[in-house]
Amino acid sequence: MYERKIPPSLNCGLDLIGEVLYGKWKIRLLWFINEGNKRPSELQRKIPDASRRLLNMQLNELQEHELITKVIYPVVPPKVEYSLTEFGKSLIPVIAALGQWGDEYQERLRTVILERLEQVTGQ
Amino acid sequence: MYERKIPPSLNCGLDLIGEVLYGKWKIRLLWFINEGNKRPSELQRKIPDASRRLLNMQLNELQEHELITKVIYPVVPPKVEYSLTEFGKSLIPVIAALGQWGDEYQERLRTVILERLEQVTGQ
DNA sequence: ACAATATGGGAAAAATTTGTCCCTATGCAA
DNA sequence: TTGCATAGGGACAAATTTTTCCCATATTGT
Repeated sequence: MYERKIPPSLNCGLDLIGEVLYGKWKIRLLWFINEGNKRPSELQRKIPDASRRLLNMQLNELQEHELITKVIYPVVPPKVEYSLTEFGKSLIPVIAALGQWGDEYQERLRTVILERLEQVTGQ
Repeated sequence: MYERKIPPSLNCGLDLIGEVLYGKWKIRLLWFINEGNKRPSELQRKIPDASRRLLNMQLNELQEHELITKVIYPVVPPKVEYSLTEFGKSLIPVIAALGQWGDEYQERLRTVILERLEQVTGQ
């Protein structure tokens, strides 16, 4: 695990939520777990763009931040299930608000994002 | 400006909002601009941890994503003002929801974040 | 025997983001 | 004339995040 050289700022609510939600796939992990996709392999199938390694790392962090719990069944081949904690569930409406805004403006968003990319890339 | 080698995924609303909000200070920039802090120097004073350079870069991106507009007054010394577009204003309630959750659970958040840090750092 | 399943972590490389340093411009104040 | 305020960008360095590759476990099916 990478050890930060620069400490995070934890002043306001935005800093704090940022600290637990920042990470390429964390929001989606919470979302899919909430939808009932509990096993690591299911989550990996849901998020094929993510590397397996990173999903594991972010699941560990979510767990350390007490947003999810992990149950390991002592069977072979191994079976693992993640679930939201109550704390994690309290985040779902917030994530829903993010997704809703993104859905509502998806056309416009796609346009401005792609336009900027073209500008930077040079078409 | 850095040119991505790996294209972003723009599948769902969460991808899309992530694309425009990701960046260390973007959310705070939107927030402070909404509160009436329009000039770059004001914003820099509000966010002293951020480097001047990065604030400029992120303001540029917010502008390219049409969340803010920039007015340059042709005076000396230069004067610049940023404002939220209507599109940008529509994001404010979403950001408020994030901040609200962070405020509501700030004690618990501070605890779990610091505990994890100690674990990683080794006290 | 060998491959497939399911889960997870170490090590190092690659990608990306953020910070630092320096340079530009102009008018005003000490 | 030197220094401050205001604003912004290039070049490069440092920090951080993410990916890739490989190894390990133990059972079931071929």
